[in-house]
Amino acid sequence: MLPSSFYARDTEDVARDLIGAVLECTVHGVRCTGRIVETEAYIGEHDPACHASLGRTRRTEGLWGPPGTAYVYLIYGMYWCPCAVTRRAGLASAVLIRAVEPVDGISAMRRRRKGIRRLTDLTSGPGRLSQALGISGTRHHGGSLASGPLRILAGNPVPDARLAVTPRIGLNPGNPALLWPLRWIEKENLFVSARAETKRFLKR
DNA sequence: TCGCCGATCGGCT
DNA sequence: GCCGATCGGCGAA
Repeated sequence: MLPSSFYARDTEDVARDLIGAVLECTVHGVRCTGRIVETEAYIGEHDPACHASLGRTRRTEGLWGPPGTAYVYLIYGMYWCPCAVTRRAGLASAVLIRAVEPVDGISAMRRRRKGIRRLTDLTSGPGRLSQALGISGTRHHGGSLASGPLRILAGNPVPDARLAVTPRIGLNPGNPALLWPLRWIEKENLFVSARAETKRFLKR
């Protein structure tokens, strides 16, 4: 598994190196894993896309926590999004895990993702992969990614040539934050976020 | 395959 | 009371 020191580095480096690592979640004795294929870095109070830019509140408090902690939040009242807290405690930042490729426990994933037929739709998005692996804030927020029920295991390194950087989410053109290379996609892999923006980018 | 739209609720003002 | 680091269903092309 990846030690907390792995996360105690620059957020962009952690986001880069998490590609190829394995996300493992065990719920009620059922173990599911997936290979991480897409991540996004959120760096501090000055990153307008980062929750920390909204201020330090009960919800966002975890971003300032120790590296290697799970930051799992609810979006649109329905979907859990899994993040790994990065850098030393006191510096707010995290890496969102946007997509994984299913490896173990695929039958359990299919059960949780009732009605989804194509394998590529099972875990191609933060809300989707959380539902598939059984990740939730009530169970996993604040836990250690090195030793908790939600863990990240080391994988084989992915060469730079197999990675792509795509535009940031939710930021207007001209925003300087767009210049930051924060998002990686393994282009040869179909298990990427379902976002239209991502699809358009990959077509070019 | 694309684009549009509604779902649903905790956190925040 | 408003809105979001999303998703699935639908109709159109």
